[in-house]
Formats: sequence, structure tokens, C-alpha cells
Amino acid sequence: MAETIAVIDFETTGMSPSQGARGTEIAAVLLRGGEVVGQYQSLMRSDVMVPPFIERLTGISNAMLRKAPPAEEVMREVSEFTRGCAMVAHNASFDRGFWLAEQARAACAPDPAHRFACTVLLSRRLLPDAPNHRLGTLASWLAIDKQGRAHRALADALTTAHLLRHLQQTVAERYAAELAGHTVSHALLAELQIATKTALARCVARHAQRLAANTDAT
DNA sequence: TGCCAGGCCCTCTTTAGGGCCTT
Repeated sequence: MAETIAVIDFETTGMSPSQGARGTEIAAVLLRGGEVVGQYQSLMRSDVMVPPFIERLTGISNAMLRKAPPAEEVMREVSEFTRGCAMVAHNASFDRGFWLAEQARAACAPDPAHRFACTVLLSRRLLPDAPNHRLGTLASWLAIDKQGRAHRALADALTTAHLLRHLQQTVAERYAAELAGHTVSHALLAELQIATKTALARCVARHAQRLAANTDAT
């Protein structure tokens, strides 16, 4: 069966857990074989106030969060929802930081499958002609249908999922010869996101050779 | 008073600095 990738997005009270910021909403979209096969979204309540700027940006208010389920309960649910999935986020260092911090608060057992790939890093390498690599700009530039209000978790996660699908298709078409029939897996994306731009084709070819060698060995 | 993140990329670089991207 094709691997399942979980595309996640956090809305938060600030830029970094190290500064005391907390998640206010999380969404996870499951992609399998390029199709959306599941989605999860929930507001999450913590004891941290939403600053006015963030409330205007996301539309998530302190009043909304007072009625939301506790962050710990939400993290346990979304951890179970994404169990066994490789992860993707737009600017993954940001979401990964909140993911780890909120998981730790909720005493969720770390899932070794939860390795992150980043659509910012990938789009910088694969879409160098884009005006910039903000999620909204890339969505407009690639004519990705609007998925709802930007800066809400599910809308941004769905947009990122469509962007990821476009990036996978780009790799599949541009490096069809190097791929030699192999699919564009999360593992390959993780290698491409840290490859130099001039080494992308060689990176794909090496990856395909390793897969072929492993297949031969089994 | 002004500043406060962090990981990555690019270049006028690597003994550094500035910009991008996320809320």
C-alpha cells in the first residue's frame, strides 16, 4: 500500500514555544497516493492569551478557545490520528517545534515515523521561479483552489497538501528517467529538501539506485 | 527604550550578516 503522509499546520499564540507560545488550533490532512484520505482539525485550549494581532490574523479569539477542548486532549487525538505517518508542513521547523512541545506537555509517546519534510525547502529547490515561497503566494501562483480562510489550520494544511502533491508531480515528471519507475516518497522528499539545487537529479538517481539494490536483496 | 525564535539560504561567505518563512 502507498505510504500515508500527514500534512499538519498549527495556529499559535506566537512564534516560538521557547517564548511561551502555545498552539491554538491544529489540523492534519492525510495524503495517500496523492489523494486526501482523512482530515482532522481542532481548536486547542491552553492558559495562554491570544494577542490581538494573532486574533486579527487567524480569526481565533480567546472567547473561542474558552470553549475548546484542552490542548493535551487534542494532541493525544491528533497523535493517534497521524500514528505511523511521515509528516510534512510548510516551514516545518516552525510546526515541528510546536508539535514536539505540545506532545511533550500532553505526555504523548514519540512516534519514530513522525519525521518532518518541509514544503518551503522543497519549493525553493523545485520552484525557483516562484515570486516567493509563502504558502499563499505559491497557492495563487500554482492556481491551487482556495481551501477556506487562510491562517486557519485546516485551510492551510489542505493548501500545503495540494502544494505537496504538485511538488511530487514536479519531481516525478522532471526526473522520470532518474526515478526509473519509483514513486516520489517522503524519504526522497526529505533527501531533496537538503540537496543543493544543482544536485537534485543526482540525488533522485542515487535514491532510486538504493531502492533498486534493496529490492534486489530481498 | 528596544529587543526578544529558529532553521535555512544566499553572498559582497565560512573568523558574517541579512533575508526568508512560520504565528
